[in-house]
Amino acid sequence: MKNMYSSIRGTSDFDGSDAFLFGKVNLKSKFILKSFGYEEIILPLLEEEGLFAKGVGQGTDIVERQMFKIEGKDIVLRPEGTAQVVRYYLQNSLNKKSDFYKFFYTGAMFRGERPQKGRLRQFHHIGAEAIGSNSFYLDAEIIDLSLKILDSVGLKERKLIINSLGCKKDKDKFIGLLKADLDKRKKYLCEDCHIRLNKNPLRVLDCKNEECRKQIKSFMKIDSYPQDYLCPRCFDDYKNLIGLLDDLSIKYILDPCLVRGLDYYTNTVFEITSLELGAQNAIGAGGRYNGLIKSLGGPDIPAVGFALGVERILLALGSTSLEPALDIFVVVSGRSLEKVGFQIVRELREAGVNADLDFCGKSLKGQMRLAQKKKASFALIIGEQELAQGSVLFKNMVNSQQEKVARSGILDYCEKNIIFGERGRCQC
RNA sequence: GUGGCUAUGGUGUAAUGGCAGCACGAAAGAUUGUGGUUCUUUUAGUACGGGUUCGAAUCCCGUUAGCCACCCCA
Repeated sequence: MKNMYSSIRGTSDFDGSDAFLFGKVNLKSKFILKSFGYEEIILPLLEEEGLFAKGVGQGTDIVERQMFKIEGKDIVLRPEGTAQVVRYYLQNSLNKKSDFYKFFYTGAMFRGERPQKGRLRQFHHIGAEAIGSNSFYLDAEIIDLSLKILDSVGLKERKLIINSLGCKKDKDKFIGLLKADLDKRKKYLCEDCHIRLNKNPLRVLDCKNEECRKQIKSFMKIDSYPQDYLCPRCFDDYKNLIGLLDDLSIKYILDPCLVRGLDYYTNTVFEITSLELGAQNAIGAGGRYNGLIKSLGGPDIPAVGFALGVERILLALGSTSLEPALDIFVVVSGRSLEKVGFQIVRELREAGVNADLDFCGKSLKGQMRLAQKKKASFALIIGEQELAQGSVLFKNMVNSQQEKVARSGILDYCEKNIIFGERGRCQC
């Protein structure tokens, strides 16, 4: 492996069934997002650095050390989509055109983390944002939507975890109480939590250290609703949302210790995890960010959204999906027939048949092997004698039956014998 | 970003510091016009750069990459 180029650390190539699955997940997601009334937007990979510093939060790891910055300019590769969508929304003064919008986006995000399974430096998000309503029905729609997408790609093994951080006031009040309380118990907390306590106190809540957990439990007092810390209105919204999820038979786990790392989250937060994934087990997450638009210089408009990690979905699914197979592999019995073979393949493709042929000058036997390897339903064999009589041979690769068909009747034969739409074609 | 583990043909794996082997895959053939089974042949490797040693896949150092945990997050 000398003098070879290799991929950049933390980036991955998708091929074979992974590439197929990657495309399938994206296509199915788009279909469902559109059916929920979300409009696709395609945004650039490059943004101003300040957008994320302001939007995601100065103290977050993402902003502090994970952004890929273009040397000498205030430009970064986007680390996440929400702040970007809000930038797009404000830049185009959409708040003046309509009071409510629903968007979705798909594409690569970049964070300079140390790679491990399920954690890449270039990874792909499927995200949705609904801007302009504080209705708990919208929270429910967002949750329902993210679960529907996972259903559609066949991901059944998952957990939905929910919490509410409350409005900005509630959140600040809660952080104040938490900080005051934990400062007193500081000596029992781990080293990391000492740092968290100053930088991002909410993070202490999801520390995995056993002693820290004990301290937090004694502070929280309650297990289900964080009612002690939410104002009546936020608590009402939270209760209503949960009631609605019950009505919709959506299963969830309430976890008062669920916090999201990005500064902009308020009120409802949720996370979808998979048991298959190890430490990086969140395949999707989201929540409300009622303060973000204002903090980015816009009016005070509420919003809610989520993002799914495509690579993590693929990991959770395993690579069991079937790749599309070929309808017909064209085989020629001699080099002199290559041109006829090439022309027939072209005719087949124009008629919508998935067809291919050998380009390496293989023997008849070699071509037949290739037909099998490509999982062709039929081999269309072009022989000297048959062609002289104006016909070709169709060999069914499953039952080995062979039929002579007139050269002019090839497309008719396909029409009768190939099951269109069953496989080999996009099912979306 | 921190700590730990790992790195042998395309893939999966062997080799007390002493000839790098096996399986699968791939290519060609056994059958002068036909795939799957079988058989034959061919194919290709010690991640990279140093060091110790008569001799290194094996020991040491560095680099790179992957994995695990932390951290963080989707």
